[in-house]
Amino acid sequence: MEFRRLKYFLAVAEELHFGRAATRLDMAQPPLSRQIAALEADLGVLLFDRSRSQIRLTQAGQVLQDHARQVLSRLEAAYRETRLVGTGSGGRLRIAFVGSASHGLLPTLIKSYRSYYPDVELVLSAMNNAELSHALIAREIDLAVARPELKDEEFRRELLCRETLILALPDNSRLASLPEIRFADLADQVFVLYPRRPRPGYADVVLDICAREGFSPAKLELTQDFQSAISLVSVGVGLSVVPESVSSTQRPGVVYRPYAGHNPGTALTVHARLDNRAPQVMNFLDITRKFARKTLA
Amino acid sequence: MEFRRLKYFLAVAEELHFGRAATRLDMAQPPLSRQIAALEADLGVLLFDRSRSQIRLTQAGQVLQDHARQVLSRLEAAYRETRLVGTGSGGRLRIAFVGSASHGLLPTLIKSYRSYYPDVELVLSAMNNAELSHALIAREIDLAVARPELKDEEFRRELLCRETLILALPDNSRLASLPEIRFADLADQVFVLYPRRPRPGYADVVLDICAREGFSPAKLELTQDFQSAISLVSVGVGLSVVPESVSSTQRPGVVYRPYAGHNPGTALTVHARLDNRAPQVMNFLDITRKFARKTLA
DNA sequence: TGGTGCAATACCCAAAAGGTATCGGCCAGT
DNA sequence: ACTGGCCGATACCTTTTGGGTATTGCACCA
Repeated sequence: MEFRRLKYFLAVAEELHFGRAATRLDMAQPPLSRQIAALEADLGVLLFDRSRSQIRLTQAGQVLQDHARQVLSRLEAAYRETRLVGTGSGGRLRIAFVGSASHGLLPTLIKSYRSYYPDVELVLSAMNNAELSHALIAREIDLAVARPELKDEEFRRELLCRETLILALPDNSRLASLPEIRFADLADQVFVLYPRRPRPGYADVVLDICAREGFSPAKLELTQDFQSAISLVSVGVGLSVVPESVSSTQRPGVVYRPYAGHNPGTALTVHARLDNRAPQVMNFLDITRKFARKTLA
Repeated sequence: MEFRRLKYFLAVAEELHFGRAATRLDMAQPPLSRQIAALEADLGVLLFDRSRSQIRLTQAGQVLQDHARQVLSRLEAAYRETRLVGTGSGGRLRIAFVGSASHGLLPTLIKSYRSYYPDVELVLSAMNNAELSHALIAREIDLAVARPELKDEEFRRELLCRETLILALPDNSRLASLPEIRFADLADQVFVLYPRRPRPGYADVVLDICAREGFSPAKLELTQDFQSAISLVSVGVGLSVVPESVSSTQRPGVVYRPYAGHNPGTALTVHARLDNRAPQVMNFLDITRKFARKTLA
């Protein structure tokens, strides 16, 4: 049961000459002879017919030659693929992100990662912050792109981008035609907020702006996620406060407007488990870091 | 490229515990840890995630586990099959025989061999003595069953059986109805002999009997092999002198009769190259020896 | 019958693998 | 927070295995 012996055996089987095989294996002839003898002893089988000046393979030797070639090439493949996955050039990376990240820098970041590591299988899914946290802890995902950042101390994090908040308004809203919108004037508006759960969450960031601007919204409409909120805005239910980047994607019935007043902004942060040092994860975080530097500069 | 390490790796991958894996491998834990570390160093890849109390496989580790299982089972199969072929329980045995052997003891001998070694593939073919000799020397066959024995000193031989000669007559022959046939009375008969080439051969054995009985056949008909000779007999061309065993198979138009007079008999002998010590060959010769003892006794 | 080519053997040294003792880090239980 | 226990890693030594050089032994050839 030794691999080296198979390699030696194949060399002798191909050369049909111990001396030449030893040269090819870059070793002396006697140890080669001994290894072959040991292999034969292990098997209890003669592999070479040494009766004549010309060595020849026995039937058993031919059988072993066929198998040994397969075994060694399989082994080679095993090592190659393991290295690929182990260095992060292959394998799988499971990334989940908040819905509001699907329009801004994240797609570009992911494209950038793919250009460096085209053979890594990406598994993408959208979740809210609470689900992201759960999934990350349960190791159901490798990376979580959250807004705002997740609080857990067991996570490694990398800031992707900061952006200001803007208003998403129904296009028939009176506000849409004003030259400037002051947040403090929105007290009588219907605020479409998300997520409904868990609280505190992004919805509370918006409520905090209201409080700072001196009011509490007349009416709240809570949805589970960003996509639903925008849908409600588009049908005229009310306005929403969203990250600036989402305005890059136009949607019928919705217009985006900056506002005057307190603007805490919002940040997209990439998270991974501290104990997950998988090269795919580390590579993605490295690229995120470079990407963020370039973008913030 | 070390095989033991794969086995160790699989044990740890399955137990996810170095201590238990070491116990299962019947060794101490430290060398096991070191072998795994060496494997990881060889690959330049982490295979286990040791960050928590519970060890887990990395992605690369899972890939290697899958491959390692395959490699090891392939290796196992390689060893198993090589042993099978190497001990003569498997593989192939190429036997050629003279046509006149296809009716007597040879089929029984072959059946006997098959009952001991059912997994050996038998490749059977019929040849005359000269072809047998050639094929054996050229290693195109492993065993030659010849009549009479081949002269080459490079052959190992095993006597299968001796038998007396009898006459094969056309069934409408006048001779067929006689109570006794004396060979010396056959001088005016047409003798159907074989093989045409090479000479001297079996045909000369028969001519020698004629000479000893004091005549030279009035007419000779030479054919290439036993089968053709019997065919000519069956259509009334003449008589032939054949081994007794062929009479066990009846053929329309042919009757067999013993004769009085010189009867040198004939022997069936199994031959192999002296340098062919393949277990399949040795086993067949062993069985032939036992078989011959039993039959001659 | 000596010469040559090649695998096998003898003998020695270096490298690798295994064993025992021990360290160090991480939980768990008080 | 401290401590004991579990478990993998490290240190250090011993044994085993593999490789190298020199030489033998066996065919084949002239």
